[in-house]
Amino acid sequence: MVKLTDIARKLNISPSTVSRALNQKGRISPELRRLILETADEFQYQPNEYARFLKTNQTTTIGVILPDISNIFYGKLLKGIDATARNNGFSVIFCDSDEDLANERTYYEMLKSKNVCGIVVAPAGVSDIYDNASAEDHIVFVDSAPSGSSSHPVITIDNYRAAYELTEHLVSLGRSRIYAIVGPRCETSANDRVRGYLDCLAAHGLPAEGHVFECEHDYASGVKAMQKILSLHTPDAIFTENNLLAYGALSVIRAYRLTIPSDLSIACFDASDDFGMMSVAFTTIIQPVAEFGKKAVELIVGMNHSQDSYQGPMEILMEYAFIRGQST
Amino acid sequence: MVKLTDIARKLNISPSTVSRALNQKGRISPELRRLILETADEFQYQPNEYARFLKTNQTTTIGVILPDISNIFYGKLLKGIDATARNNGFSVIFCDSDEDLANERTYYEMLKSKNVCGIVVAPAGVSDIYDNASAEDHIVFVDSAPSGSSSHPVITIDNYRAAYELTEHLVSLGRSRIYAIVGPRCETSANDRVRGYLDCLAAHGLPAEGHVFECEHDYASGVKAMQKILSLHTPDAIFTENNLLAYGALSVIRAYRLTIPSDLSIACFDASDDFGMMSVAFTTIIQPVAEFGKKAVELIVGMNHSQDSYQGPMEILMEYAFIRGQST
DNA sequence: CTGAAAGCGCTTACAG
DNA sequence: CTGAAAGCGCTTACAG
Repeated sequence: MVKLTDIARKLNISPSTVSRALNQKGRISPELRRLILETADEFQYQPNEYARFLKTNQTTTIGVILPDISNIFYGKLLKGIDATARNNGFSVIFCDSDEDLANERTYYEMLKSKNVCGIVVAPAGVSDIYDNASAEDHIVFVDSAPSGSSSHPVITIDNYRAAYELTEHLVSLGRSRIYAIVGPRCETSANDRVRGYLDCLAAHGLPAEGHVFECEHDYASGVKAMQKILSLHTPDAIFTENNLLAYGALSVIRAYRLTIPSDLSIACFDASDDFGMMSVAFTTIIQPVAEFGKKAVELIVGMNHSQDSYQGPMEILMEYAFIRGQST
Repeated sequence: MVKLTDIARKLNISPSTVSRALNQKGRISPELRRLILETADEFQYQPNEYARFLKTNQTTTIGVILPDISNIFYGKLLKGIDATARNNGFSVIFCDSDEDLANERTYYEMLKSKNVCGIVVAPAGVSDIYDNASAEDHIVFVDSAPSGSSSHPVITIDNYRAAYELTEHLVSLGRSRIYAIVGPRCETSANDRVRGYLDCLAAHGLPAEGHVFECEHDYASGVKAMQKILSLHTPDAIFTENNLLAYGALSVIRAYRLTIPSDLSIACFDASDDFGMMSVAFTTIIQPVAEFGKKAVELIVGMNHSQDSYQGPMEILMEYAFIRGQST
């Protein structure tokens, strides 16, 4: 590795001058400057980030914590994060919390100890992990906040409105026994979706008592919840709060030999079907997840450029799409 | 951030001693050692990796370059990498090359300049990017090698045998007009698969001339290739080299209103269906992709622990699974 | 077994 | 506009 002093020695000048030329700081005669830049180029000089950090305490590394990278939803998110980071000269340290808050906490501590210049988190659930985080930690949440009153921005969609719209759609098709399978309501996004669903039912005078089945976010939970619903009730529509819950519910619906959508409609969030490979084309809300990633990185870049702490909105709502499929 | 000298001052000893105690190097009286570790714990001391690096030139960071993290295949790979890295105390710098060799090269240079302790690469294609890489760069390829003669280990399956087996299956069902849609044959894994396919046809005395349609790896390529095949021939079976090509081909098969598997069988690699959501249950070869990631990180950890350069095999073949679906 | 000192490759006041 | 010097937080020969 060629270093600063190598190019200083070659040019018979001091390392200080080379450093200033490279960092565009302080006054430098234009010719010298040009000469230094040329030589640096010729030598293929790459500043040693570790040494630089020791003085500046600044990195160009963004930390990312996601709950499950084998879920395509988060794959698209990471893709958006990575592309935007690259365009801004940042690199990405990736952490998969595996839906586990203990892992999430460990990763967060690790990222802090590495002095990353910002952290994008899709929380695995509700926690106090970030309660003592300061504004300088440059944390941005995506999809959901880890607790009700966050002092860090959250990038999401208007979950309340989207859920209302999805439910309204079911009602407009004449469905009246609409049951919901949702993730933990202590999570902000899940709760907003439940509220939208409930308010819509109420607005139409439809029953809602005991209609919400709360569970985890995964496939198996969808299976269990759907079994319970069918054993207790005779729904004519199902609302699920994410894609995996819908897939789990569907497997039970099939086992019961119910026909979609005639016997039962099903509508959900995030069930995109990029290659037309799904056996059911879901009516679904699609979140612009790559945009989430882009926006998150842009926020962090902005936080790093500005001296002041973040002044923007704490909730950043992106546009979603309502997709009418054949499941309703 | 509390630093080494803080705990040295607190204990009235020299930083050298603290460092030795923390790193288990050199002789230290057991009591002092215990005292130091306790104090470090109490202070929640985290060594500054940047300062440490400056002396040791060693990091605990693994670089990962994948072609497309929005493909679930690579999502599972990254998940395996991340979990194993975490278990070994390593962190992961993630890079999505977006199937672009120029990006891949840039990322590789970036990772080298960060002195990562190893790099896992699923190459975006054939390149000379790693031609001058030394054994100390600790590069491990996954899925495919970037060129024929690699001096770095490759983790994959026996692609030749898997392709042969898949083709043999089609033949055993009485199919004789079996066409193949494959990625660039200059890539080792694609080429091995084509060879397995061709050798199997030859072994059964079946025609193969002009039966191989070579294209890129993506969905659109699968569409185009399938259109071409159907415009020129009347296949009774299709072999595709990955999942996206199969999905693209399927969309054309449907447009032609052909029935699977009676009119046309289709078999492919990597079309896993974790949630039973696919409209076609493919007969497919499943690679143990999370295991790939685990193995890759283990290799890198081993390389870092050993003084000698890597002595193991340059091709590491993992077990695959043959899944009989309803597409054949 | 412990400490003083040098140095890793940068940056940045401080002089000039 | 340029240079000499100090220092970021560690580690590691070298003494003792």
